[in-house]
Amino acid sequence: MARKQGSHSDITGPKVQQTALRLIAQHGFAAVSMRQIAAEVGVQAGALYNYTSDKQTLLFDLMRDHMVALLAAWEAEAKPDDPVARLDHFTRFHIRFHLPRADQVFVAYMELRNLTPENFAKVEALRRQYEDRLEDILRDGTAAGVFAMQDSRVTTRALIAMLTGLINWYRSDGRIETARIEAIYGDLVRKAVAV
Amino acid sequence: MARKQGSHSDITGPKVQQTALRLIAQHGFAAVSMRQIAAEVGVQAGALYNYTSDKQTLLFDLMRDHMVALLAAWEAEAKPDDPVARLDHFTRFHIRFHLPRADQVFVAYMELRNLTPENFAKVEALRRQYEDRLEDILRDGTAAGVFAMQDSRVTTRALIAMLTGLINWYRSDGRIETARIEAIYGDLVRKAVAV
DNA sequence: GTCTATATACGGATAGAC
DNA sequence: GTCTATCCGTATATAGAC
Repeated sequence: MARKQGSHSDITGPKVQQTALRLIAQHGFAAVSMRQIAAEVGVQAGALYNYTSDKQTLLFDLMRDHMVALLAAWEAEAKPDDPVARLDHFTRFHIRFHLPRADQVFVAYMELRNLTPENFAKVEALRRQYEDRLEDILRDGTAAGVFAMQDSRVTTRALIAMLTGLINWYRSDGRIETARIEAIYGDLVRKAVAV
Repeated sequence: MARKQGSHSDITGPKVQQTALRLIAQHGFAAVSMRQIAAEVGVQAGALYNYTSDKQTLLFDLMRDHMVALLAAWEAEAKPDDPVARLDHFTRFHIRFHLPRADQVFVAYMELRNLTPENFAKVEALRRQYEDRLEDILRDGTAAGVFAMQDSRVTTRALIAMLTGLINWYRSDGRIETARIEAIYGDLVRKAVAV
């Protein structure tokens, strides 16, 4: 690709996404202006519209990209055969993926209200796909007689809420190491659905 | 109190709170304008300032009132002596209090970013007080040898996140009754910290 | 691709009449 | 206590020059 004078699309593009993500996570979608994003990127507000058709699309792209990356990362994992080992693997994968991405998770959960109905449906479908991965594990383990629970769907949502809640308080500079967090939550999850 | 002409403070006051709560839960604090609140209350925007000094205070009052009501409701509960029974009682109380107050919970969790640092600290202190109620139960049960967990603080936050996550998906017109939800979550919590 | 300038609308908050 | 009117600032998005 030939480059035009003053062109920085390969730098500015990702920078717009990163900056928007950080600011929206910090202040909320409605509270962040395109001018504010542009200022932190280092361009004028009008220039942002070379990278997104409007503010709504910018938000949607952030949320969809996060969910797609999550699903892709899960697909790439090598999964154990044993249901108990698979559940522990899911727990640790979930924590390992989400903890370093607090901003993405924050936005993906908190800004659902600010999506158009069409965009909301798309993000929800992706989230549902991810939930199904855990529910499959729970159902397989129940069928195998190593898990016991009253309702696999409700349990799935309960466990994911517990795991994802981590990003609301965990700070990597805190008193607890990631490995210890994985162990604690691994225990809670395993015991909660044990026979 | 004598009433002035055109005075409706005893009606308008609560209505402002209710309307603001609903709109903020639905669209987010920054996305809701004082004009919009006023329109749904049925007054002009200027009249709102008879009930709140500014928009920030309106938000803070909603969040503080919710947390104070939660703590007061918990204090008023009759608590069992046995740690296992106390934990189950806490689980059911938490669900019973939070489920009918989805808007309050939503706002109290999602709009922390939009509080001034001073107001944030006050709300966080109240939340911490509530968490301590559960942690006390967990520690007592551990001391009594009926619970086992790696870290009572982390476990407290994990369990509260799991329980509160309910309001993100539970709809009272759905397929599951509240009593059943209480039973499902009661099982998960009890087993998660069992010896 | 980025800039400046602008169209058009809406924001929080206040003043003063009733 | 509520209204009308307004101050003053900022919002998204676009047009056209470079």
